[in-house]
Amino acid sequence: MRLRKEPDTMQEEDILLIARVSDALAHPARIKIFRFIMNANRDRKKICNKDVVEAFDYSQATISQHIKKLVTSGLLEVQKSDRFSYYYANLGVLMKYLDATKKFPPTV
Amino acid sequence: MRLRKEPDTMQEEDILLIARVSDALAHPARIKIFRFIMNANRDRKKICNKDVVEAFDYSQATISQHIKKLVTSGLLEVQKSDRFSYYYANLGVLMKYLDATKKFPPTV
DNA sequence: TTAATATATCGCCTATTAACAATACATGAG
DNA sequence: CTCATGTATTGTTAATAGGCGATATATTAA
Repeated sequence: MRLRKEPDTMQEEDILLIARVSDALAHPARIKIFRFIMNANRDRKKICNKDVVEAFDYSQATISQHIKKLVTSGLLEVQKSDRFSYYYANLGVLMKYLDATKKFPPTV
Repeated sequence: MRLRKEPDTMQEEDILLIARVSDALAHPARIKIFRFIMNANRDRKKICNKDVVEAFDYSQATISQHIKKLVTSGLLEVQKSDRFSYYYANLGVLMKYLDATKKFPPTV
């Protein structure tokens, strides 16, 4: 495998980010919910809680809890409008997470 | 940000891998322990439980538990020899995890 | 054989997770 | 205003996480 040639630059900040986002992604349902919302955003579709409940086989309460965890991690954002909560994937947080994990492979 | 141009190829297998490894990386101590062992491997140093205990401010029992979780996820492997348990980072699992997470960004 | 060392596991505690039904809380519709 | 609807929260239960001291187990050293 290829190893990084740059110096080891993973900082405490990176470690905390990885831990926080990993905690949010540690359940298959949350990975799927996050991707469902992210892909809907790409198609310019607004996604509310009800849409997610209908797309997955979990109760409304459970979906709300999973989404809450995704919001806490920063991966999702909420915008309340009308009587709905619309969710949006925060691609910046996703990218920071992916960049941080790139620093895992050991330097040579 | 740049988006992937390839079709969406994240499969159930990828999702389960990400969930499993993310669960292992969901605690800062485990990220640090994993990196400690991975970097020692790079320097051809053998790392046993005691080495990890001395490097971090946790009890031997707690370190053993964290390492157990890393082993369960596949990120670490154990080789028992003498009266020691030597740990090795499984870079293949790490790479598979990093490859799977690359499939997160939505296709365009 | 006995003592020392290394590691895993047990027991205990507290906190959190995960799931759900039920309820509370908004806010828009009639 | 009242009702219906969407969403968040509460309460419950079972399971898991996270920490540690103590113990069990295994193996090496003396």
